[in-house]
Amino acid sequence: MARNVQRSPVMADVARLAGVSHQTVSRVLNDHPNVRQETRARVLAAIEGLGYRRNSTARALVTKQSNTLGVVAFDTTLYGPASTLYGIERAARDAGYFVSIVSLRELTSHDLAEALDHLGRQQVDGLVVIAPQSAVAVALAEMPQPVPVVTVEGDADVGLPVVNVDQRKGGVLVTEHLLRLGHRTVWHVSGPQDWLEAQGRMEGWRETLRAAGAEIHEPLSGDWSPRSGYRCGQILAGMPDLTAVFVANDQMALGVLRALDEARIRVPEDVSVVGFDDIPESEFFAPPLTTISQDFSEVGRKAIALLLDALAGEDEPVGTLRQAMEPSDGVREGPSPATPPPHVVVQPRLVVRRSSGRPHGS
Amino acid sequence: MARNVQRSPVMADVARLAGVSHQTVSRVLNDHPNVRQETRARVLAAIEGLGYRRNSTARALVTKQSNTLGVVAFDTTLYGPASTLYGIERAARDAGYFVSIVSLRELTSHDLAEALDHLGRQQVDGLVVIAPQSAVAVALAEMPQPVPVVTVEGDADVGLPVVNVDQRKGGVLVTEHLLRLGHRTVWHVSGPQDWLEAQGRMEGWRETLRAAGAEIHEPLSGDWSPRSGYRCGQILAGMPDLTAVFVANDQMALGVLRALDEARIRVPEDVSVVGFDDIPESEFFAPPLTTISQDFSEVGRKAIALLLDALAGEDEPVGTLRQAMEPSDGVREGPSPATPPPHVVVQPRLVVRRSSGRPHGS
DNA sequence: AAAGTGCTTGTGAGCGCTAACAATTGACGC
DNA sequence: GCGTCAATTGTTAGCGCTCACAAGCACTTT
Repeated sequence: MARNVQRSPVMADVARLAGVSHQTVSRVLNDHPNVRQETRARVLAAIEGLGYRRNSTARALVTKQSNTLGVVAFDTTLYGPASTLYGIERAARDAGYFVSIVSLRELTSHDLAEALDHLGRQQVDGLVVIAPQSAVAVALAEMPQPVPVVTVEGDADVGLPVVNVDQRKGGVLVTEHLLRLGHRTVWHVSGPQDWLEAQGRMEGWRETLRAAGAEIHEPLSGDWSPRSGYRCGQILAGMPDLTAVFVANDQMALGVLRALDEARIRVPEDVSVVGFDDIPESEFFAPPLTTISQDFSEVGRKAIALLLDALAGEDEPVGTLRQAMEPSDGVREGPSPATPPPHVVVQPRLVVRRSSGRPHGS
Repeated sequence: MARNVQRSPVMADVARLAGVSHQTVSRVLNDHPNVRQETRARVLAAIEGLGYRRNSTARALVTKQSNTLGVVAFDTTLYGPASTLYGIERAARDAGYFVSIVSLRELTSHDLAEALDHLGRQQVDGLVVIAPQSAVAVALAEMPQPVPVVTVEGDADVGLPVVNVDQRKGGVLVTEHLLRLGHRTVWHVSGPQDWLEAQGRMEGWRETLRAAGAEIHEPLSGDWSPRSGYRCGQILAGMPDLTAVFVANDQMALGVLRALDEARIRVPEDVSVVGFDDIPESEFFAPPLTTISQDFSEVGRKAIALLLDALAGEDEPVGTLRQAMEPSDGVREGPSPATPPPHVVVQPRLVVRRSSGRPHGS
């Protein structure tokens, strides 16, 4: 009587229509080898006919794999994280995974724990954490990880797999570029000191100056925002020997440009300014900004590649490699401790535009 | 013998420890009223003790609710969509939902169908689609929707619930602002014509000019990028009677500013420029940009609120309201056709900065 | 005293799928 | 003819949870 309610077909419906058992349907769906060609065709026809789609929940229940990857991101309204997220999402989807995302506005250990808990409830198969602050990377390393984790822009020393752009190298490229133009030294507006990216960029800058025997001025520090760059720019505008500034990101560089402009300091005639990130806007700043381009999408793709590797390696050893090769020690998870966690580095690239030039009289 | 394998506790384990049946554990977890206080406490203690966490997959299998909302977004590297996404994600998580995301680089009907298919496999409970192009909104309306859908920046006329910013109003605010400053007319650099946002902004502009009896110049059209704005700016720089431009987004406005600067046209002394979006950078453009601020996060929150409403309304009528109130017609889903789909509008706000001013001689 | 009431708890079935095992078939060799 | 083998298919038992229902109990009501 109440049978006319439209409910989506299940495996048994397909099986009935194809004249086989539900298990055979399952075999066809999972590409099992031992199914006769003709049977397979009949099953596929039935699937097509009914518009059947496998219930992934039921499948997840028995296989204990959700086919979902979790992503913990931080301030996805910024260009860099947003681009990375896009790369991650794309790569994961291409690999047949769903992507569940948690974005944090604040990057505290508490919020991170909450985010991991949230994703844990969903039984994600693996996790990508964008962990640009050293404290976060450490906190993450200390949390129990029931699933493989890959960090992005994280700390390579905490023992988790990591994919990042060589920030230090970026700082080197910028500083060498400016020194080569003839500047005696280069000032620096850094990002927040607890950010690994800020640290790396500053290191590259400092070491290049040191290697060149150039004077090293105390860096100014901003919070990545144009406003903080503006404030630093106002300070820099008062420095008599200022000829070149390396600003740790493009947004702050915009603020610096604005402050210099207000102080009637011309760029690049009086002062050269170089940024970092190559956001789409920077080519149209006044003047167009010399900066460092990072392939964020590539970072996202690499992160997923690493995670998929870890996922594949996780299944395999059980009962085969592991038991055969480690006869006594059954406690330790993952590859042997002799193998360090993978660390993938993406190279940055200097993009020279009009904001950098030779200093006066050279 | 092989019982020492560490597996996470299940409901039965909790039940055993608490000395109750698994069903009572379930009741405690689901806040069922009829559980004795003392029993509840014992169960909670057992849960705590074992570190038990409910298996959401098993729960989803029987309740047929995945507790996951799907989001289809477009170009999340842009500030607007990224902010909206953040608002959506936050609101959904606060409501206890997981968020599964698919971001499209291209906004074709095919990619959209693929995205919906992807999310459908995951059995999402509801869907938020950021559908800024008219064609997409139409395509979406024509696709079968097994779950409630809310569109963001979509077409209110296609019959789906929609949340958007009053773009037309934004165009009106800008144009009125410029006319009030004394400009005889306002030029327009619009976004891509198939974008609803571009259409709305242009409409507001055109109608305000018409109402004021001002001359209406053929608008130029860009693709939202700074580069396209730059090209339009070069054309505008050649217009003899140019005193004011309304550019449909801040990124293009940046390009326009650059082109005008190169043509030695001063802003705002010679020409006023107004943008749209209020991206964080715009306050530090040269000069700081007058623009329209949109509360993207609010849009995201409203979208989720609408979706949750729809979700709540979906369960309820079964067997109660529906059957009681519609005795004969059991085919049509949702509320009666007399109720139009909800349409939530968020108001934009004019932010006056230095790029707009009085024209020469007024 | 029998029946009814409301609260609390337990029992059994089953969501849709996969994994392990069992059963069937035909081919082959002796 | 019979055993052996591989290929193919079916049968059964869960995965961990919720739902419907029943059962037990202390009180009331007639």
